[in-house]
Amino acid sequence: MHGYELRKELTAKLGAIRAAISYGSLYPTLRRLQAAGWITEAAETPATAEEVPALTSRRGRVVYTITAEGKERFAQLIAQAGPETYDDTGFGVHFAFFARTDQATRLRILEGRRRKIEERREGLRDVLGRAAERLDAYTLELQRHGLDACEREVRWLEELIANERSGRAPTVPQPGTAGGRGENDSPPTPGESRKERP
Amino acid sequence: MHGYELRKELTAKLGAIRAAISYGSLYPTLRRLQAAGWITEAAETPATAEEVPALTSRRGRVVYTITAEGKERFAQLIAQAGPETYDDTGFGVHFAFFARTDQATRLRILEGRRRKIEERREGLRDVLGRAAERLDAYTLELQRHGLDACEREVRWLEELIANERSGRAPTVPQPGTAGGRGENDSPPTPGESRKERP
DNA sequence: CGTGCGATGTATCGGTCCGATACATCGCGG
DNA sequence: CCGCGATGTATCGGACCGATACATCGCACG
Repeated sequence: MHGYELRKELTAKLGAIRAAISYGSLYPTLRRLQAAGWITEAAETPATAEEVPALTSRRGRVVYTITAEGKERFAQLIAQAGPETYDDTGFGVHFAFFARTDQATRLRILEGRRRKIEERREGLRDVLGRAAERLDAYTLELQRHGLDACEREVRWLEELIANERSGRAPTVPQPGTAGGRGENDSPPTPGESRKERP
Repeated sequence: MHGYELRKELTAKLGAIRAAISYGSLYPTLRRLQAAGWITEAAETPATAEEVPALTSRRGRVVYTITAEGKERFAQLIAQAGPETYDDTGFGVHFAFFARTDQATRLRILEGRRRKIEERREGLRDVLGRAAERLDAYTLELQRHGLDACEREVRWLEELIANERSGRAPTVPQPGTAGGRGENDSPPTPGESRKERP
């Protein structure tokens, strides 16, 4: 893909956890990845030579393609777990690429995330219990809302963990939007990749 | 207060919305505030002169005090609303200081935030509706979880808005932790400030 | 009785990311 | 035919984080 397209795809995929990636972050990152040998850059070729003659002055789009080393590095990255994997953004990114990993990794990350959220929850309970009279009503309401979000996420994580343990892919627990959608992607075997526009 | 204390206070007050402020951010900011004339710095005086004789080698704590211009600037800042006031962090900070503002400002900010979250919600619904078959089950689950959080926050904001409109301070909607706490801070008149340790 | 560790405290540095901005082309509708 | 919104690449200044360095204090445990 080229940069603009990449940004759109990532925005759609990660829209639930963060705002759009800025160009000031995207382009330097692409150059870093290229320097490391994980992607290659190439100016877009005008189709099969003369197919679109009028567009010779076409602005140079740069098309990025992942390399074999890049795929390997990517597999390493999404399989690795650690403190930064469990914070909001790190977890969200890992989760968005869960379909590219194995079940053991998914369970490890889900449980690490749960522990992290439980810690945050305890911190908030502490504040609400011990420092309650020192804080004003609005601040307390904020903490209560945050605490509620923590409890909710723990429950969500536990459902996901149970689903993983039972070998099922994530089902639809909430009475959400669409009713159907019975089938979901089975996790592809690690080496495989989907067809992409080059 | 001095820096370390300030960080602890802010961590307790803002714990629900963000991690602790880093020193790499805190100290430069304090210097900026000082340069702008909004706070003053002063080396801690050893109590009433000779009271603690053995501690002459005491490491220099720096005590920061807000100035009159600083208080004025602070009042301006928390009363101002705009796009950056409605994103996650900006809204959280404003909300944590709601007790220092007037009701009109609170309503303006709550409604701006609601509009922002409603936009995010629509974006997520779009993705879940239109791009559903292009995304894998985990990504969809992530969006669904984000959508749920949006809907929840909108409901929370609407309760708060209704409470403001009816003139009441925020009550305790959820069957939360402590039962009591009937009284809460009435918003202080704008010029007033609480007693603080100098 | 000493000693080491965790809490208290101030401070800097490298690196990453964001927001704003600049610039150029393409397709479409008024 | 022309202007505007979408597409597209790119840079710059500034803010912030994470790690780190360094120093002191109180207390618990050997």
